[in-house]
Amino acid sequence: MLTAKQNQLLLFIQERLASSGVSPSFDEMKDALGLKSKSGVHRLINALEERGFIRRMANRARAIEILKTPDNAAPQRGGDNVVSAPFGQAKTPSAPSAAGDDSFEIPLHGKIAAGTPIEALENRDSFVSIPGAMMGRGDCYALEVSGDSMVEMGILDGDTVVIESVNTARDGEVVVALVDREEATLKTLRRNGQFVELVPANRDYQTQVLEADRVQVQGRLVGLLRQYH
Amino acid sequence: MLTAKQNQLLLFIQERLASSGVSPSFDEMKDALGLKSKSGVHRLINALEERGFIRRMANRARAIEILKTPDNAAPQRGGDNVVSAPFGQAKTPSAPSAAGDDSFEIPLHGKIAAGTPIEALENRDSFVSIPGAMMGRGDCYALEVSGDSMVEMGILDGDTVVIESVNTARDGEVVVALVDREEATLKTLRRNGQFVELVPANRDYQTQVLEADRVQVQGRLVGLLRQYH
DNA sequence: TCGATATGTTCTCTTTTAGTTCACCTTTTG
DNA sequence: CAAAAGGTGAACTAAAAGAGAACATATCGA
Repeated sequence: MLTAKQNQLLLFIQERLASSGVSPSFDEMKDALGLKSKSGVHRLINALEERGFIRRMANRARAIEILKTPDNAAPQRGGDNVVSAPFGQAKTPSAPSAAGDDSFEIPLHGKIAAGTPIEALENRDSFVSIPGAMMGRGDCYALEVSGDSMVEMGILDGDTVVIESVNTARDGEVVVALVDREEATLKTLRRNGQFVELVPANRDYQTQVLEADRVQVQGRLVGLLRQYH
Repeated sequence: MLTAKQNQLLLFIQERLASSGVSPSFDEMKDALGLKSKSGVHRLINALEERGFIRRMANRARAIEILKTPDNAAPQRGGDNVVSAPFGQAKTPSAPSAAGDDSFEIPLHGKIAAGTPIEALENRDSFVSIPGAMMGRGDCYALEVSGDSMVEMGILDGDTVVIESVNTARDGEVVVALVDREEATLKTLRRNGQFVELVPANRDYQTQVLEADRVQVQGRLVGLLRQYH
């Protein structure tokens, strides 16, 4: 999954975060890897983010967070859990939360590429609460959108989408599609004879046309959350 | 995730909360960090809040709450030094810690035109629940978007937007603007000398340029919810 | 209710630190 | 060989940080 350099950088960041709680700057990473230019670091960081090993805030200094490490796919930390004590595993996914409240807690399963398909789903043990009205009929989970291939449908980079776990979808629905059992992507689904088209909502991207048996629907889009800063 | 200064301040707050149960004032934090001005503290606090390490109530003295720490030491939940919320609404401040829930109920105040301004706010006495992370610092309410003038920013007809009640906004923020005290509209705000520009995100609409005193900011956009059917 | 005090917020200005992008080159690998 | 990954350096943009002052807002007692 990772190249030697990417792994080396990831380990360095992890070590720095563990020892000081402060993530290293690009210059510090550059020195740690024995490089002479920051731009190489920049590329490695992008690669790590794309593969879901780290998360960062765009254009923010030292704002790197480690999500998982290559050996144990277990997250470093509890993600964005606000509370640690009563949180436990007791909560079943999509369970109604506080009494009288019309909201539900659903698990956040990681990132999904709206652009180039990158990675399959993974569990990060973090939860998001959503309005009850947004729940589909079945089991739901959330994904963070990465990439811009769905911008023309108003789905932006960084948005959180709510997905209902289903394995079939109607023509024209936006779905999480697993291609060749390894790459998950968010696209509009079109059926075309024995082929399936995964249609982006961005003129800069191409529609993928695939044999139906290479594509597996993992869920359909039922809601979207966005936060402005 | 944090810069050195941010981390230093967070540790100081944590230490004070643990030892005295009361969060330090801006002046005390200023002294603790060896600064000569409070404004720097203010910025650090904002950065910590943006990164989800603390939560606070606007304009309330010593109302800081630690949500997590960089090394993921046990959060200081519980001792709510924060008294009486100014929100008339059901903000269920106790629910989050008890149930691991992190959502709030906010009132839905009706529709807002993203296109041509149509109507001022009205009360429909209905509520929406939103994830806690989406709450601004202050009082929030929701509006249903009508029209398509903000589509290029991914705000579509029928979306629900979360608005933080404020009466000022920075240049470039998306705001609910009341024009001539009668027409509310959702637009990007630009200041231009004594004029205010209300900029749509749709090439088919025109920017409105108005004398500053004809425009009143009623809130700023902090979140967005969408439901797919 | 008025006003004093404590506290939080904003603004402008300046300096420093950090992140981004680009063009071009080299190395590794399938 | 060609593609992907890695490396360099420079120019550029943006964020972090510090200072100081004016202003806004709570809180509480007279």
